[in-house]
Amino acid sequence: MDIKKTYSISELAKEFDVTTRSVRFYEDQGLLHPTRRGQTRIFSSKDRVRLKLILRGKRMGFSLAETKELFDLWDETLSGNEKQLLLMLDTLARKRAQLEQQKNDIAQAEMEMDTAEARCREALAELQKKKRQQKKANTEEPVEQK
Amino acid sequence: MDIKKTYSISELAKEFDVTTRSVRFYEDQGLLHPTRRGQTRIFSSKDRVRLKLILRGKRMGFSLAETKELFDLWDETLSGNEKQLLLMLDTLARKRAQLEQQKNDIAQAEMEMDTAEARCREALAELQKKKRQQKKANTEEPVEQK
DNA sequence: AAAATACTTTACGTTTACGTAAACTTTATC
DNA sequence: GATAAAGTTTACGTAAACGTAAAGTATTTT
Repeated sequence: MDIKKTYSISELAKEFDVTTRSVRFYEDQGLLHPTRRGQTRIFSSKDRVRLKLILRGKRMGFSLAETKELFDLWDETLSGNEKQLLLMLDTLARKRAQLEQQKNDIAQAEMEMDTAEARCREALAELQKKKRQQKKANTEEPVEQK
Repeated sequence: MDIKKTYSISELAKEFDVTTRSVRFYEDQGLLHPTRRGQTRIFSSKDRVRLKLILRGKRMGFSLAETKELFDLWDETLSGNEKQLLLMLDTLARKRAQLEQQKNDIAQAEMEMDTAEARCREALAELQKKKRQQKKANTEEPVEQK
């Protein structure tokens, strides 16, 4: 149950912060299927959902082609023949494996960022200490003025 | 403490399942810094680690340019001036936010894959049921032979 | 009705991340 | 010492994902 039934190209572009060029490109590549009123594109809430999925896919490092494959596969799956259903299950399994890999990668990256941050903070603390010592030295033995 | 001290280009390529072309490209882009013996590249274990990081970055959707920025930043950070250290901390924070977004994306995707899989299995179960009914009908009322 | 705004198609340009081929040198093997 | 194997540079080619400009149409606002 979405708020609205149809959207213009600029509405969608604004909402998801992409250019209209991109939206048209996604249609061109067969990822979106707006209807037309005259020449003008009219996007359904299904298109809106798909755009959201496209962008999430991109953030996850999926190509448009990969995302399109999933869309097409899902559409065919809905038609309901057994072979398609099994193929879909298989694809889902492979995607899950991919996500597992990504989660591992992220976990690794986070750990390394932890140690990197720790080193930074240590180095900063060292610098601060030196600064304080410098200051102290200055007060104890004032600098000569010219 | 790595196993070996130096590596040839093909050793690295084989280990990480990339082409030598890619490795040379990464060097060209300033991501790797092998030394030379004559013309031949000699990669250190530091290069090896970096190659691993490059590839993980790719899986996580990072461009080579982004990864190079991090490498360069880290190298400068080691030199230890305060501004660099603070810049590094800032960058780390931004990367963390990025990883959070990715984790959310992955979690969402997993949920949707759960429901997609459930639907598939339901549809399959439906098909199986129909098949069984068909079979039963066949045994109760045998098919006419010509 | 004139002007501004939103939308359209067509088409060439750009960046990224390599692939691929050619022509050459160095090192290892028989 | 011939030949195969591994490495090198140079350079053109390519797919993906748009950017950008041109030139036209449709709609809305003043």
